[in-house]
Amino acid sequence: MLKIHNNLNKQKELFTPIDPTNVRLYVCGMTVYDYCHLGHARVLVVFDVVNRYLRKVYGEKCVTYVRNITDIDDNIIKRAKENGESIPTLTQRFIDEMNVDADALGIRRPDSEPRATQHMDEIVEMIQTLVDKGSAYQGADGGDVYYDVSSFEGYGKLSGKNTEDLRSGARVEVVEAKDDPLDFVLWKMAKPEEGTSWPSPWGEGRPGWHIECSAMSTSCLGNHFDIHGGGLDLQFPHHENEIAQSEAATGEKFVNVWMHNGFVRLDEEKMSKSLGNFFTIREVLKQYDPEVVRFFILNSHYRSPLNYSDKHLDEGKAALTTLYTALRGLDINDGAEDAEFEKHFTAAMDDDFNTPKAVAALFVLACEINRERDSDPSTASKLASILKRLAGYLGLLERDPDAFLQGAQGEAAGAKGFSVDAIDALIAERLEARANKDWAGSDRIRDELAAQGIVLEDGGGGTTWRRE
RNA sequence: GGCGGAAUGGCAGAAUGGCUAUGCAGCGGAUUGCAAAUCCGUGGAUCUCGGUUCGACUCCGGGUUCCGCCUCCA
Repeated sequence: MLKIHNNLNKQKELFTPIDPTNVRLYVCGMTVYDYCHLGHARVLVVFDVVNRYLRKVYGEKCVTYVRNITDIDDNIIKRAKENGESIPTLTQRFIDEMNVDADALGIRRPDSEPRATQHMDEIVEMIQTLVDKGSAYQGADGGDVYYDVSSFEGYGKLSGKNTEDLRSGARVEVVEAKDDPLDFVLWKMAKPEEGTSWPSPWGEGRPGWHIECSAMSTSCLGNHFDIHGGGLDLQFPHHENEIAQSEAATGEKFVNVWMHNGFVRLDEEKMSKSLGNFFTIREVLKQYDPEVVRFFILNSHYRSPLNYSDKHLDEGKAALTTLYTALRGLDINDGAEDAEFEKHFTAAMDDDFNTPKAVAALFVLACEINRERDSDPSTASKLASILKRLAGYLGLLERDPDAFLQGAQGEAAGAKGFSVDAIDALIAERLEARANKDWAGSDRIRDELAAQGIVLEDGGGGTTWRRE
């Protein structure tokens, strides 16, 4: 029985889908004006695993995963101007780049990726509904349209804030046109220099930050759906405001379960755009195999902070090498099952997607495979098949073991080193030296390969190699 | 200032009112021509001070330190 930590009440609770034949998941995706960084990688990977595991539990076709793209906002307008690039050119460029990174990380494509600019009708319609219901108003100066926070009783329930505290906080921007400093903008009037706008009953303009997610999620998944996810930094104000907008507009409960993943940190500090202390995904992929990055992310619980360092990535690589080594040389057949091993894995995943514990179960399985591999190859093969299948729910071990072990580790490594043919030739040469008990000659070849990062392993079935 | 989260062995990271994961690194052994890989074994931890309890790392209270949100952010 799957339990999920619901951030709405800060408790782990049994997950009960509204409709088990169509479990609906919405995740706040990217605002596309720059390359994705490791924080984005974490959201992508974490919710990719949620998506995969929900499909294991409820059925491959019984889950709808929506991850939006925000392709109009202040940062996009600003960046387009700086680059001397049109907004659509900029956003399409970074959507393409995002997909390059996501594909590299083995992220399964969501069922739908709605874009704000393609849902303007729904956005305007929702704002109109809010105005009609008295939850929103046009500013005193006849300009921007605001959401009236005081009209929504539950405001602050997700982020644990109360409106009194928020008002007394010094950080709320005071804008004359607002009735209340807490009110936030739904529709911004067009400014000529911004060069883009859409028509609305209040005049040409563009949506505020939060309304696009309310409009897109409800139009894609219905007024009331199961899970809404995103990074912890979206909890307030973004998700709080989404709840206020959606529930006021529809009159229904918006979302049952809120999930937020923790931050990626650098030197114990949040990795963020404003601090400028971030690594882009592609920077990291120059040095590390994408699956290593994925392993690193999944080796800690999604709600914990995740400290980035080369050392941790190196350890991830070593760990993944152990798992792939267990799989190497064994036949994989799809139907294999073993209730005991599967139970350990699913018990971990059922407990709020405890991926570190699930990964630990994979290592126990790998150990068992290595133990059986010589004495009972068919059992070893069966267990290897199970290992591969279970790891697949985490998006791990999906490649051929040799492709991982012998492949270039990170893009930069690809250019250097011996070709496979050269390696095979040297191994054959060494084999002959060994047959003649020419240990010095044999070791010379091994050292030569080691200098190129090639490690030889003399197993019972011959000599194998891998890149370090 | 308000609100919230966290502190586990050398490092990373789970779990649990008593049986104390897992990975990397270390140590001993098996295996190997020697290695590597693998297997077997092994040392080592629960920030601090109180309390509850037969028993707490786990529950409660005080303290310390760190982090986050309250402003754009995944």
